[in-house]
Amino acid sequence: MSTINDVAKLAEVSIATVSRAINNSGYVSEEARKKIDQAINELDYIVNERARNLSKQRSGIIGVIIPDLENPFYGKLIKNIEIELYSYGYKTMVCNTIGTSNREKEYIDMLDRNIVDGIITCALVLEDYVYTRIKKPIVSTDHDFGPSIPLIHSDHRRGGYLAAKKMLEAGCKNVVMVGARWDVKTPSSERYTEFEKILKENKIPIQTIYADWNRMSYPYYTQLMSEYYDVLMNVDGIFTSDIGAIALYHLVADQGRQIPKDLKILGYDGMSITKISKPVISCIRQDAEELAKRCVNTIMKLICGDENIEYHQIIDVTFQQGDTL
Amino acid sequence: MSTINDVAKLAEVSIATVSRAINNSGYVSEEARKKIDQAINELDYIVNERARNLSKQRSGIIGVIIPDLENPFYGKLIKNIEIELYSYGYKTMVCNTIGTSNREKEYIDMLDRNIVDGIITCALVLEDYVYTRIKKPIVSTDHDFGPSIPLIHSDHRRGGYLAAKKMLEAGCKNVVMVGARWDVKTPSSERYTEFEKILKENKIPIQTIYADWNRMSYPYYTQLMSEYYDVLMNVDGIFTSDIGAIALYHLVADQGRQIPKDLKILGYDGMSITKISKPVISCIRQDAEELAKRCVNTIMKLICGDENIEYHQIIDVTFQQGDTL
DNA sequence: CTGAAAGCGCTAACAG
DNA sequence: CTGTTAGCGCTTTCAG
Repeated sequence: MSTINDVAKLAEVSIATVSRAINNSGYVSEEARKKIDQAINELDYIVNERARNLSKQRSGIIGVIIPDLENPFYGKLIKNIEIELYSYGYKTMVCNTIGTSNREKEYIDMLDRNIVDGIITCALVLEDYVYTRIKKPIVSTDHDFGPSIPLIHSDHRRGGYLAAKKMLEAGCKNVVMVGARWDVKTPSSERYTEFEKILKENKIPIQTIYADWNRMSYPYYTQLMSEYYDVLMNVDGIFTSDIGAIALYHLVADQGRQIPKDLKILGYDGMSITKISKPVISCIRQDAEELAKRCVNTIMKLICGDENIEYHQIIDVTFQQGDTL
Repeated sequence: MSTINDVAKLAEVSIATVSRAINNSGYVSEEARKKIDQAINELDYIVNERARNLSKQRSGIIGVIIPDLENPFYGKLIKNIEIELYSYGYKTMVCNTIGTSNREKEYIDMLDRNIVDGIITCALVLEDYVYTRIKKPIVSTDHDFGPSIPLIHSDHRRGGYLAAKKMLEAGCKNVVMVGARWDVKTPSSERYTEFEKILKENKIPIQTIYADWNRMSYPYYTQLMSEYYDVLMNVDGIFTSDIGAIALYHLVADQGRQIPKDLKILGYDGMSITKISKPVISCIRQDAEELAKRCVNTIMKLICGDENIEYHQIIDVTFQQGDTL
């Protein structure tokens, strides 16, 4: 592997000139440039980013921390984040926490260790101070770390509102919510508080079933739904996640209850499986593309020292009609 | 941010001693170690990986090139690759090619630019020589680059065999295969050639519908299936991907044809959506965990210069019973 | 327009 | 057991 030194020697100029030439910074005479180009070609020279990065004190990499890449919502989100970062010339490092705090911690530490230039986090088992003590670029989705860390999330409150309205319009009289614990208040949990509020205002009895916040697999939801089978059999409306909705459907479909006549099911997220699913799941849809764009745009501003940052960005959600409500 | 210099100064030793201490390499007296630990604590010193990596000529990062992270199969694969790499102390960089060759090319170039220490590739729009000219660690899944690049893939031939056997056992008399073009021979395409072979041996008429190899979204398959509606309505067995199977089911379900009585559907991959799906899709399942393990294990050997490498590894597939065959 | 030289922060002989 | 020193390969002043 040839270095900038070899190029300089062959082109009979100094390494400083070569550096200027390959970076298009500062003046380089036509003659010098020609000789350098030729030398580069001859030697198959490619710049060593490792050295460049040490010198420039950057890495060109952003870490994205998520709970579980196997969950299609995060797959979609990361895909879009990667596409956005790529357009800014940045690379994407993925960090699955799979629910364990030490993995999350170690990935956060990458900032201090100068492995990444910034972090977009979607996961959080950790205490806030682990994040807030770091003074490098962090953008958070769905967890409020206070005014120092930009927070970007879907308009979950409106999501809860839309969900409640749809249930009411559909004539539900007795509903249940199934989802991650929301005793800890996060933007994400507002979907439930708002949903509950609207229903209570309309005198509709409502029950809740809590799920572990970091478990979102289909088998888990199937098991959870089974445990509460009796409860679920006696209501006429259920508000849960996409995965929960599908799991639930399978559970009740064979019991002779008509969907949506006897029971309305409403999912949340709007992942593509809701459309693939038969029946198509009615749900509240988050805009993963827009979320990705905003996260990346914001972390880029943080890195560039751009002052013009919105520290709280809320992305619209929409109702997506399906066959279950 | 403090450096090794600051620590050395505060601990009143040389930077070499500090380096030895933090790396546990070479001898360091108890006394020195104590002073160093104290200095590290006092200064909140954290090693700068950027500098360390330049010095050690490594990056600790593996790039994983895939067509589309939104596809659940790749989501699952990458998740498992990340978990494996993490256990070796390596980080994972994701590279979505989304079917475009320049993105794939640029990510391959990361090897030459010393951004990553190795690449696991699942994508390939590019000519072979782009890969083969590189003499750094590359592991391929599903594309044979010749003897210099380890190839790891599912036993697709057996997958095709199992699929054919199941169709025959189920009494199919007229079948169609729907999948990525397999005129270019890859390990992955053997599922089709083997399937076809067995069926022909049994005098079963078989038709084929080609899909773009790098498009695997649900909408695409739905559209594709619609185009060939007439064909699909006149067969009694269909072998396709998981996504194709689900798309197909939706298309025919409303037409009064009984599944699996009138029509058997068999998917391929065995992603979790096949289980979530209603009906549960019968399919041939790839072992993503094992694939991930082998890929990572092999690239680690390549990096360490371990001679003991299997250059062609084939992972078992299994039939997964569902409701559609 | 160009080159010398001082870093970036760490590792690894090598001599003591 | 420890310190000196020479890199790793590139960027960036600062004189000229």
